[in-house]
Amino acid sequence: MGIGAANRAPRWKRRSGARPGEIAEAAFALFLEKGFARTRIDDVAAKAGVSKGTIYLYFENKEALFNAAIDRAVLPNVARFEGLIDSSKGTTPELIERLLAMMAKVVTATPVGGVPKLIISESGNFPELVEHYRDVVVLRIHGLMAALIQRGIDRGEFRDDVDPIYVGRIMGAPIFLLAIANAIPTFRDAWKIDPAKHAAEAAKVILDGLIPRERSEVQS
Amino acid sequence: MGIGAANRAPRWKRRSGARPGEIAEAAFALFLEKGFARTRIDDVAAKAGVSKGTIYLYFENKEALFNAAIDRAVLPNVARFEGLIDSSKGTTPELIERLLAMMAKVVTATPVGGVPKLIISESGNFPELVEHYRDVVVLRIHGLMAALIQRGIDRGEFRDDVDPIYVGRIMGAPIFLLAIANAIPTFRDAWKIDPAKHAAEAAKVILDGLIPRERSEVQS
Amino acid sequence: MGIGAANRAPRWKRRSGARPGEIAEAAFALFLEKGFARTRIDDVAAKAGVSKGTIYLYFENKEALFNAAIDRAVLPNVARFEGLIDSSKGTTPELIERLLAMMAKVVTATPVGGVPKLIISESGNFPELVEHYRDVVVLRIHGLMAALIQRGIDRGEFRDDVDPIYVGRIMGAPIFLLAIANAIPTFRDAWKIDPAKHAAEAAKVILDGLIPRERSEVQS
Amino acid sequence: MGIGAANRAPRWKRRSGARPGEIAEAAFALFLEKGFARTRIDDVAAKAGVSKGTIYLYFENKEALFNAAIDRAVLPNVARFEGLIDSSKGTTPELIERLLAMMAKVVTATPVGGVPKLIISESGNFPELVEHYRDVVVLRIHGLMAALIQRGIDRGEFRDDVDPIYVGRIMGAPIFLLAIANAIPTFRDAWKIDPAKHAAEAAKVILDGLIPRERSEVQS
DNA sequence: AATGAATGAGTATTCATTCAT
DNA sequence: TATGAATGAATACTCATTCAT
Repeated sequence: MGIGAANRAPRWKRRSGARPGEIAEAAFALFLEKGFARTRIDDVAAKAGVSKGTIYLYFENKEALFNAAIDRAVLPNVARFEGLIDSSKGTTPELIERLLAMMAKVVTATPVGGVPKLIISESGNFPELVEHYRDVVVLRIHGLMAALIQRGIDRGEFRDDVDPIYVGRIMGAPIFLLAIANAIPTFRDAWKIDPAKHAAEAAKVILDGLIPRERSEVQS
Repeated sequence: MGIGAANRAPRWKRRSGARPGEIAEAAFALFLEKGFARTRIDDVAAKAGVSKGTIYLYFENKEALFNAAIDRAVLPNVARFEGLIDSSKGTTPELIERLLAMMAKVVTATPVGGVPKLIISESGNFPELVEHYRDVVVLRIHGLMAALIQRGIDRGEFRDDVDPIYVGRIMGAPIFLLAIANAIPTFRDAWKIDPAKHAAEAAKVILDGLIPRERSEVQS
Repeated sequence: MGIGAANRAPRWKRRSGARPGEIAEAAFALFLEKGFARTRIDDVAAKAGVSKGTIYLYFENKEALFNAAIDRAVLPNVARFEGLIDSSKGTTPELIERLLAMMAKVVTATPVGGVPKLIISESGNFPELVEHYRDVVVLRIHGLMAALIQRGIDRGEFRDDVDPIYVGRIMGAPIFLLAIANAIPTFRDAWKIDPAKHAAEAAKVILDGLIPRERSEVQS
Repeated sequence: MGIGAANRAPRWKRRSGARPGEIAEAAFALFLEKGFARTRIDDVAAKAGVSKGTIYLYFENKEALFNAAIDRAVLPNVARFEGLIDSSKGTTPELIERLLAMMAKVVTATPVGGVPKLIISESGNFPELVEHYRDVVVLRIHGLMAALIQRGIDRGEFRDDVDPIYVGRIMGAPIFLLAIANAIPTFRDAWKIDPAKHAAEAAKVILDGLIPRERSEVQS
């Protein structure tokens, strides 16, 4: 528009890369790192390699982008966990061991592990997001846990004097703790939790308890 | 954070008089309710019945107020937990049961239960606060847990093939989960967890495990 | 307005084809309804059934489109008013009555009645447009009015102690007021002016005045 | 906040001049000159000699400032017009002549003359403002006009076959036209209307009409 | 000719912090 | 001590315009 505009290089080029997926991916990384409020749309644009306006071409506003970014990262993982159970033929204790191990790995090795902390952080600002997350993620995972407990009870592998709902939640707690601790550098760096060991010890305790068995062969 | 941050004196040293206590108390309630960013100094001043300027008489800035408010609310409670163990003469399983029950009650019945969520929420903004909290609160609680496990091992009450550090953390996880869930209305209202039952089931699982005992008398 | 404005070609020279007409028509409706700033080029494109880019094929920019849209709607009407006089053979009072009635009808029954309000609204932003409108529309209409007054004076139908220019403007004022009021819903709906009655009363007052005639036959 | 802040002069000083009235006055001038959208809060602040934040101390938002600015300028004037009638003892034609002359002077010599144009300009954006203006200003003025006509009819000074409401509006139209023309430089500079003459000719036409009186003494 | 994805300048509003009183 | 009026930095969102296809 002003003087000198004529000899400026083309300001943009139709790039196949400017897709909502890439924007959501860039946004997800930034939201994880800085939270909602401190993530600037400009930064998302820069990281995604597009202009600010382009973001608004695909997402109605910052909040919509936030929701999309989380969904995109989380939803595929829940199905993985459910799949592990459905396809498995082992004993319930084996299933639980395997599930905890996998979850511990996912929440520490993939960005999705940062989601619980992110959701908690923003729960005050976005109650609807929390509801959504509760219904499509947490509820499914807890349902999965409870179903496993029930499976063990039904097959005579587990004691029958526990409440599967409560115990399912309790069984998931160590993974939740791991996810949170891993997402906060101050804790991650100080604790240096070994995810595999964490999962193994949790399975050990949950399945056999701390009080020693009379028969040595019961020990895992 | 910026230039000169390294040699800055601790920022949350409160000054003197009776006023700072009232201000910190008002601030704590608001920070719990709305988080750091959405709590306005004006609101704290109004709630504490002082003018905005007065707050700056006692606290260097909003962050110092935040730190002071949390310290004031949390520190007295940690000692209570430690006291439970020191003075007790019972078996370790009994101690654990009692500790979990008390913690479940505290995190659901007193405002301090909202602190973990608050710390997590603000962890990205205030790494120093998180360090402080980690060292004077979480570390002590996890130390307490680990010491209990070790006590059980030493007394022959617990199996000796577990890592007390890891298991201590795992044992605390259900309480942590309870505190977080209780602090987020979306979860609290949907789950309606009974704190006593939650603690009891957690103790049951942690001590005895899900796999049934051969001998019935081992059951708690 | 800026550098280089002086030697710029007229910006509202429309290019060619049938499309520009449809675009200008759609634009006119939207400009009337929402004003310049709140009319989005996207909306014009949608209403005209073309893409946004196409508009820029025919109009240099939004302002040129605005100018073209107004010209297209207004110019044909001025000629109609002038024609009324040229072809008429009646007495001057009759001509004035008829002209006012026709104008009142046009400004309330056709979209062009919204133009004066639109021009006034945007006068601060587009002084050049106002000049153009003043010269090709207002000046001609006021000239017409003044000519009518002069005709009446010359034919001995009107008193000769008035200034035709001033009185021409004054005679047009009620129509101007009617156009503005009609273009603003808040006034249109509250006043519900009957255009024919408005024109008739205006003619009555302007021709005979409020002070009663001694002789009844002088009354129109 | 950055380097160099320490040796900066005090950034502000409690000034008695920083009052809502002065802010509204500065805002009024700018709104008249540039309209609502193109008036920046920064400019208002600069013109009023305060900071941007101070404006929000006294006015909830830009729209509230707009309303306040207009009210402040307009309301006192309406009362003046009404006062002219109430206190007057002359004949109705004399009153009308005097009222038109005063109005013509006010709308051309004081900033309030710019308000009608401003209201029209923003009518699309602020229908509530228009309603307010219609009710507290226009309605009162038209009521005043209609009352005058009625007074003339009642006293036998005016013919009784006119509708005072319609004629009141028609009588106000030349003043309205004058206000608008005067507020738009393109018209003001081209027409150079003499307000006194405009008012006098309007009174002449409205009272006596264009058609000559039989009796010469009726002529003004 | 026609398209529509991409661009990026421009601005109201909030609220922590200061400091004259 | 205490006040509270004044400050000003920081950021989401819109939409006219461009230009590769």
